[in-house]
Amino acid sequence: MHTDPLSAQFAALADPTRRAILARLSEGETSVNDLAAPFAMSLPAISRHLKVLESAGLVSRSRTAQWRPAKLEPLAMKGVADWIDQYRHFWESSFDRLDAYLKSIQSGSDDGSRH
Amino acid sequence: MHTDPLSAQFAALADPTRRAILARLSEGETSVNDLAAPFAMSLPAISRHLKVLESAGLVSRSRTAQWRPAKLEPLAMKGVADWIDQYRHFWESSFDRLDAYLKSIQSGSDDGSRH
DNA sequence: AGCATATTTAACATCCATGTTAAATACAAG
DNA sequence: CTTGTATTTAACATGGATGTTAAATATGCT
Repeated sequence: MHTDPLSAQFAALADPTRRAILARLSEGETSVNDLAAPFAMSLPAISRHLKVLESAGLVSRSRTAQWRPAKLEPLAMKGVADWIDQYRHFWESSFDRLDAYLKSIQSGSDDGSRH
Repeated sequence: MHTDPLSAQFAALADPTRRAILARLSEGETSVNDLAAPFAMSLPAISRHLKVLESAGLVSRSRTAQWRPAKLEPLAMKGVADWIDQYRHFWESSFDRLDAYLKSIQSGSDDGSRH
C-alpha cells in the first residue's frame, strides 16, 4: 500500500479522469454532480475518484447543504513539482552540459555499486 | 488500462522503489544487479520495475556483453513537469492573488479584487 | 562445447484499483 | 414527517500491479 505522500500523489495523478477533474477544479470549486457530468461514468465512480484525490491531499471538500463541493489544493501538487524539479537540470541543460554533468558525477569517487 | 503517456509516467513514478531507481540513475547508467543491491527485493522484481520505467519512457536500456544497463531519459520527466507547470501559479501566487484569480475566472470579467 | 555471470520470462499468489448497481445517508423544503 | 436532491457506502466483478521461486535466455571465457 502507498503510505508515503508522494506515492499517493503520483498514483492519484496517474488517471486521466482524475486529471480532468483537477483541470475542471482549477476553474473553481464544483459539486460532484457537476464534476461527473462530462464523464461516461457513474456518480459513485466519480465520488471514489474524488476520494482518491482527497486522500492524496490534492483536493479538499466542504459542505453547503447537501452539496459537498471539491476544491483544488495546490500545495500537494507543489510537493510533486518539487520532487520533479530535482531532475529539471537533466532536461534543461544542453546535451553537452548534461553529458559533462553526468561524467563529472560518475568519475567523482566510487564505482557506483552502492548507495 | 493506461494508454496515454502521462498516465503511464505518473503510474511509474507512484512507487518508491522506482523513484529510488531513478535517483540512482541520476548518478549515471547502472546495471540491474547494481540497481537491485540496495533493495530487499528479488532481481526479477527490479527487472520488472525497470520495464515499467522503460515503458513509460523514463528510462532506456542498452547492452554491453551480458549487461543491460539502464539510463535516465529526462525528456519523459519533462513531459510530466510540463503538465504540472499548468498548476504552478496556483501555489506560487500569494493567497490573495490566487483568490483573486479564482474569482476572476469564475465570475467571468468581474475584477474580483477585494480586501 | 561447457561453465559462469547477468538478466528476463514463466507460473503462480495476492492484493489493490476501478467500475457497476442498489441501498443508505445527509440535508432542505413543503 | 415525507419527499426530493446530492452524495456516499455496500456488495460485487474484474483486471492489473507487484512480489516470489524456478527455469530459460544471452553473452563471455577457457
